Amino acid sequence: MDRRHEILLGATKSFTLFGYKATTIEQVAKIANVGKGTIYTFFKNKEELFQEVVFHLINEMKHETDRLIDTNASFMQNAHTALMKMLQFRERHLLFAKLIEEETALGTPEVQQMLLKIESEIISYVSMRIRNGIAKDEIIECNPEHVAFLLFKSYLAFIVDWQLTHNEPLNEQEILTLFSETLFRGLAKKK
Amino acid sequence: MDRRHEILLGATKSFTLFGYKATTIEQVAKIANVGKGTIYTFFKNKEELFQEVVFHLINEMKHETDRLIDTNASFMQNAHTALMKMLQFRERHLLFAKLIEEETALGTPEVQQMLLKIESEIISYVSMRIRNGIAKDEIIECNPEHVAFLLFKSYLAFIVDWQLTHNEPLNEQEILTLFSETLFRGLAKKK
DNA sequence: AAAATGACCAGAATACCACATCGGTCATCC
DNA sequence: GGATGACCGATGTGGTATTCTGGTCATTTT
Repeated sequence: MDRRHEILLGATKSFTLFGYKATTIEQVAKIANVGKGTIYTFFKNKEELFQEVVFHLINEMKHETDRLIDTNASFMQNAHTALMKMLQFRERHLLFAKLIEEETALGTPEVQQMLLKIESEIISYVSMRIRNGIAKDEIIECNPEHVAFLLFKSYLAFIVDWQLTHNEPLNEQEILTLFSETLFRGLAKKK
Repeated sequence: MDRRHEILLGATKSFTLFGYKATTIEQVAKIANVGKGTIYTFFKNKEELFQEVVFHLINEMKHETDRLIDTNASFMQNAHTALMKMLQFRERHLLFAKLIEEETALGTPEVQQMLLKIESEIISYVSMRIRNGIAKDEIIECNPEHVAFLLFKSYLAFIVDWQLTHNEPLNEQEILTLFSETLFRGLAKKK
């Protein structure tokens, strides 16, 4: 029974359920079935534990996406597939959703910082993909960082903000169609 | 000397400078050079005064845009012009900027509600313009509300969020180029 | 001996209460 | 009769007493 792993699992569960601030180390210890002190033999402090949890999730997402990208397929197809994957894994983003909620509701500084870090991770990943697309002459010349920022914020707008003003969340197909028909379509190089 | 107008002017100034909560009725009375009680002969309460101020600004923006729209020009040209106008008038949005700041910092319920109202006003205006474009066969078939939402949120992302992660704000030309080359380009019907 | 544990501590967060401030009214004044 | 500001009740603020929580470490367990 890997104690370190148990702790990570428990921490993920607790952060997802209660957010950063409301998660106590004692809580995590209880979920992971270890003593409080044990946590500190594997992680320097609460913040480091938090970082490990988040980066684990981000890496999972990146690898998942990498696995799906088909170098032979067109940029539009790949973008479509990747976006679909992200949408299907909304559940797994529950942690991120909780963090965004905590950020807007309480403004916890550690969470704020972490969200910026997550944003920058994702944007630089997407930028890289866009730069690839440009190099392969599949998408128009553009500023990759700007476009990545636009894509990221648009995605968030539909996943997070939409619910705030509309009672029904947009379903995956609608979001996918919208992105494909406007953003991806605008980016694709006309041949 | 139009007392009602003086009050509106003073209120606009104060809300822009201090936000909703930090603006006191006495403050507004002082700026407008009237007695406190006088405000209540023209406005039912603080919230109504706030609404009048905001709707006055929204209507100004709508008329400004209407004036610029050229029914003979293409959708892309009009979108470009309208966006440029909005960008040039960032200063006038100072009130909106202040409200967004107050919303994220304090979460004042009246402000939150008002921002939702502003959002819905703008989105329904943009939706209308998009529906026009579709009817005139200038832009692709799409869900006007979804696209309007996307445009609005993207605009805000670059005006408000960009500064949070990048020290230099994006200049107008860059935003304009980005929108034209991706979103507007994607929406335009290929002929 | 090495790893795990939970009682313990200091500092941060919360709850509470006395007090000040502000939105809104209304008797008075011009 | 419209404008005014002293006044009122309710809401918000600041300062303090108390609780809670992250992190340590002497003791226990394996």
